[in-house]
Amino acid sequence: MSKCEQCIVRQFSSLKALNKDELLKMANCKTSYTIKKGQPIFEEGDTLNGVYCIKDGICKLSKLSSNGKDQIVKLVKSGELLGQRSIISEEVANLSAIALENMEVCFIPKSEIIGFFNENNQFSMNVMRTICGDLKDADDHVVSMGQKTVKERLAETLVYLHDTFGVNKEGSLTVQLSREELAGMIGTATESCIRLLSEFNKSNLIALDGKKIVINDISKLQRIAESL
Amino acid sequence: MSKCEQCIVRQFSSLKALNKDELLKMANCKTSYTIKKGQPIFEEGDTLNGVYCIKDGICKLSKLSSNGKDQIVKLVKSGELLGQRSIISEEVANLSAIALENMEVCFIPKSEIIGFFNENNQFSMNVMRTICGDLKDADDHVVSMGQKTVKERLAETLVYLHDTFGVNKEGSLTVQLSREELAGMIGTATESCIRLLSEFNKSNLIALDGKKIVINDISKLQRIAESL
DNA sequence: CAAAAAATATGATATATATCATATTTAATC
DNA sequence: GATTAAATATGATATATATCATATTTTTTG
Repeated sequence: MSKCEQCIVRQFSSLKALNKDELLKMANCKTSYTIKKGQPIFEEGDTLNGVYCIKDGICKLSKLSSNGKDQIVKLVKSGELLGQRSIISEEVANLSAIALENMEVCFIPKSEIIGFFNENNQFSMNVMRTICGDLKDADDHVVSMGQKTVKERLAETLVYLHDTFGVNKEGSLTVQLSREELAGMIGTATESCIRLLSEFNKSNLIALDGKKIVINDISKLQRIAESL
Repeated sequence: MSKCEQCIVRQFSSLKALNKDELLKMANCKTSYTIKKGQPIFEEGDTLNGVYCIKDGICKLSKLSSNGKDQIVKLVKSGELLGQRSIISEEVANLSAIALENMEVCFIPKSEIIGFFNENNQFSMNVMRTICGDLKDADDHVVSMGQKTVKERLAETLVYLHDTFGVNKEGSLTVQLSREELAGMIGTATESCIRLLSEFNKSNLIALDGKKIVINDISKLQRIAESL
């Protein structure tokens, strides 16, 4: 069992508020998992008995709409916690968490989290602030969805992927999504997403190489996203 | 100055966790306002120095999109608190709060709220749960916006208005929105909203009388909203 | 109350987007 | 490595939705 004390990603999450004792307690009750690309960490409707701390990898949070399509609500990367909302609200998961790459996650039981909550004010404030940040993002997301065109939303999403997850050596976006998944983030048909990518490609805003996307002109994409 | 102790709406908000002493303290430092229909309680970008407790009336939380149109993110009714997120995140308001009818609100200074937060665990848990509920709603809202058609979203919104705010004696929806505002909730053009309302009217799902909307067949509207 | 302004309504049309079809490329499987 | 399946790409077309124009109704204001 690895020590939470030495885990780097802890510093990026609400867990950074925990003291040595608490970290030791947590290390003793946590379970580590590896999750393969495409596999769920949990699915909407599941009862969560704790939270998941993402040690490595990226996953999507999505929800199946009544039209049978998946809307991706958020992408989550290492350092973040999953399932806090369900634990606090005492409700089943509202979203599914599916790995976009091979992942390493730690499961921390509910009882432990609740304990930290009651005893460590800094920790609960951190969780609170994270959820408040998520709420702001979600509200902004609603505004984009309601007011922007598909093209604008694609531009916005590409900028977001670039700024949040960065690029690898060759300069292409680190997060590799299928066209269907990208369409699921934007809220459009897969074909429409592909078409607009081609259009951006032809006008040299981006370069496409299979699943790899290179952002060539981020400021212009940003302007498209802002309806300018 | 009226006593918070006797205020009925308190029971519906996170403030229900406050004890007699805390209620007295709050009553001493709160300020009561009346806000006329159409007036803002606060606007996006404003620095909030406290939270607002809605004593009476309904307001919309909206955000101006880069296309110049307002997207309504949420409607808020009496008993709810406004501005909690900004206080916790220590950020300016992300949304504008505009009165949809004449309102009575109480302003509770930040310092007071922070105090309750640190001293009353039940209160902070209540706030946390409210924000978690808002986050769930916002996520679901994103899914609707991304996956449903305008017609489905209109049906969904009508059902929501009916179920959340009810109807008055004549049977029409309590919340009276302009067509432009309704369009701003749905994320569509005003004309499209009007056209679909007429269509629902012609097929007797609803009845229109000026700004008044009577829901005739809620179960059918529900089925439309669910893409069935 | 009359005049002006705003909101609602509806038609005509343009545009964005979805859907269906099919070809091509890429990845998965035996 | 050949075969099959899946993902990507693109064309043709249908449909939903936005936009522009204008009429009508309702509300506001002097």
